[in-house]
Amino acid sequence: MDDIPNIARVAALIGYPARATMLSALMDGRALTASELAALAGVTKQTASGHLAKLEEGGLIANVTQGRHKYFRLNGNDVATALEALMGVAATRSRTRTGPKDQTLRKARRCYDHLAGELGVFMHDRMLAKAWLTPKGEDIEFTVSGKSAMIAFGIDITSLATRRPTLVKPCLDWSMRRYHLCGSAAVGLLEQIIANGWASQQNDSRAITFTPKGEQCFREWLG
Amino acid sequence: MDDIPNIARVAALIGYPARATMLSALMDGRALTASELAALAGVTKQTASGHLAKLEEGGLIANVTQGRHKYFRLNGNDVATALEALMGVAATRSRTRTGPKDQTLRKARRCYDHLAGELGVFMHDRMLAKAWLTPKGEDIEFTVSGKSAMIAFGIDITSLATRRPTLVKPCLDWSMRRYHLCGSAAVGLLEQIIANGWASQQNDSRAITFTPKGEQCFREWLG
DNA sequence: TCCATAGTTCGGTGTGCAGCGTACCATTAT
DNA sequence: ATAATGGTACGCTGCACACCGAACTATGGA
Repeated sequence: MDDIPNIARVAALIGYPARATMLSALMDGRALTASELAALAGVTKQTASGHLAKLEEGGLIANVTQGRHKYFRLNGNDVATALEALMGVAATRSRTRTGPKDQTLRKARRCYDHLAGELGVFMHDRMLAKAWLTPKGEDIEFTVSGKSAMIAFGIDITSLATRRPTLVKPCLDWSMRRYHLCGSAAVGLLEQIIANGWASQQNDSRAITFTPKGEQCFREWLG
Repeated sequence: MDDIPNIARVAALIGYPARATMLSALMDGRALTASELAALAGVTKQTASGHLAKLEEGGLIANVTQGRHKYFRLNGNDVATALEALMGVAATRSRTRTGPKDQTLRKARRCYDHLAGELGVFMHDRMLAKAWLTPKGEDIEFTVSGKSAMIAFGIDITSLATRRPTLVKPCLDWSMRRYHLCGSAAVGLLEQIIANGWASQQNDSRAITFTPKGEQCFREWLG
């Protein structure tokens, strides 16, 4: 039963408004500085410093020090997955109706480093339907035509494959209850979507906002 | 940003040893009484009563009152999913090496109400390989031969389909990092496995222990 | 009817910990 | 040099809440 205290420890780290806010902010995949996180969470720098130290000791976040700045990021996709799972539970349990802000998050958002939400699920489904991806056991993998499509889209899939363990993998979406894509190729896809000017990300949110024209291009590309 | 307090609230409910122990105990899918949960968590009945009321108010558990007994169960598969995700994070972050108890859990255990662990993943993979299941978009579904196999195995798949929303669905396994099966058919499968005498469940653990012969039959059935 | 058991309510105690003020180091700018 | 900014260490205060003891209600059995 030694695993019980561990899960309690992890949950307790998340189970506090200030820390939960920080972690949620980091869900957008960017690395933020201690001061930024402090401002977001609405606490002083000292308090934030303490929280961040605890989160890091617990292995939930990691930091990169650059000069006098200390950038924090989520420590692994499994942390993001756990946070999304908790969001799913919280969302269905809360009586607060979905606001407008919630709507944009449902449509498209970052899940750590890849695209999630309605459009993320859409991309997943279409890439399977177009036979760019094919199921392989419990995972998925690129087909030959899928690899060509990635390269045509500007994603150097061969070099990506060597950099990170998983190229592409399904990831459960809390708002849709269906799968979207994660993995290094999914990271590249989101980067390219933004590079194309199809979408952009606000500074203070995980929401990915597609321009009308951008969404049209996106859907046509997958059409 | 109204979703932040919610996730913190849910996590805080889990983030306490007594409550985490109770929730973990309920992961085996059985409904337990307040006194049993109190004993498992190592607190008095009064304390447990308070915890259980909080968990219920938070929507994580639900109860069925039968006479003077009050049986508690997890309130939905998404709660189990979130708990598993937290276990995954906790497991990889903790320095404690996998003990013998851990080994049996890795081999086979209940995840809420269905089979998880090595053998659960094995069943998922084999049923796909045998073409009893086939991927359907992001989900999976039974093939004709799969349905026959289920009926032959003693699972009334047609009546199950009407009782619960999802018949069969992939569910991520924290120890294996791969998918096993959940859904009403998966519940039936585990029940039948136990009814066949292939495996049994200890009273105080989520572990499912297969008899040597039972495991052999299980593997042959899927062979 | 009386007793045993399951569970809850209430009041009180203790403690863990978030949050801040102050003071302090480290890095960059002037 | 001095100043400005990012981040940390320490001590303190206050509050939330876990936990228990005792008393209470409700169900079931003898």
